[in-house]
Amino acid sequence: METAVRISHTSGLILQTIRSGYIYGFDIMEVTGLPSGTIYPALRRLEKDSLVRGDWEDSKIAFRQDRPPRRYYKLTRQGKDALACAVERYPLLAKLAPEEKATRR
Amino acid sequence: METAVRISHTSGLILQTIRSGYIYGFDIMEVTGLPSGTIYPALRRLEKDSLVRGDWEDSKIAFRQDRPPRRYYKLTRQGKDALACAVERYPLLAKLAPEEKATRR
DNA sequence: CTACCCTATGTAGTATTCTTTATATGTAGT
DNA sequence: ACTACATATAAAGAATACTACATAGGGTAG
Repeated sequence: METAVRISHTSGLILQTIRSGYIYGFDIMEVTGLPSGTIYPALRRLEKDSLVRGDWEDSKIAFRQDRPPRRYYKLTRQGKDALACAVERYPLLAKLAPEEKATRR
Repeated sequence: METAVRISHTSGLILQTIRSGYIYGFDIMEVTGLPSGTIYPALRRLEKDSLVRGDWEDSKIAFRQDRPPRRYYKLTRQGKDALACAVERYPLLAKLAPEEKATRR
């Protein structure tokens, strides 16, 4: 190891949450309790730094379910490295290896 | 319940760490992985807001153990209320609590 | 049809947190 | 003597997080 990007405790928490299957902003907000003013700017920074990749869902799917379209995120290779690094750095983050969200597929 | 003070996720983490028995700055740094530039200003704010109370240890004790004196913190009543409130607000916080530190007594 | 709630994302401005550096004191190595 | 490590705390400036508010479509209550 490792010259992976250094990230904050909160960013580590968000990456962990995404890895656990909570893959869009609103869902991450609910599961972490962090406010939208934390989550959305953080997601944009993570995407800018290539730690996550975001894609808009097909608006037709959202429309059929009577809700706004979501932006779905996934960890990149660099994101996984940065998370591994964060778990080493912040000992308490390891306790969150959670409760995978049931994937409906 | 209760109009306890609203605190940030990180402050909640620090309060929880103190409650678990890690009661001075350096110890909190080690168990959380958070840097000194986070911990010490946060402790001062928490003390200013009466969520924790800090007391310098007797410098003779520190001298005998060949180290600088520590400032020991404990939660106040308001601090306990604020923490209870934070645990409700941030669902993941409870999982981030460190193991209780063994008290040597 | 007006008001309000729910999902979902986003922004402005302020408060907090992070990086880096510094202080003081002691121990150990070269 | 100089360098490095370890325990503790702290400050300054840059980066990040939080509060409060905004936007927008759809549903529901009156």
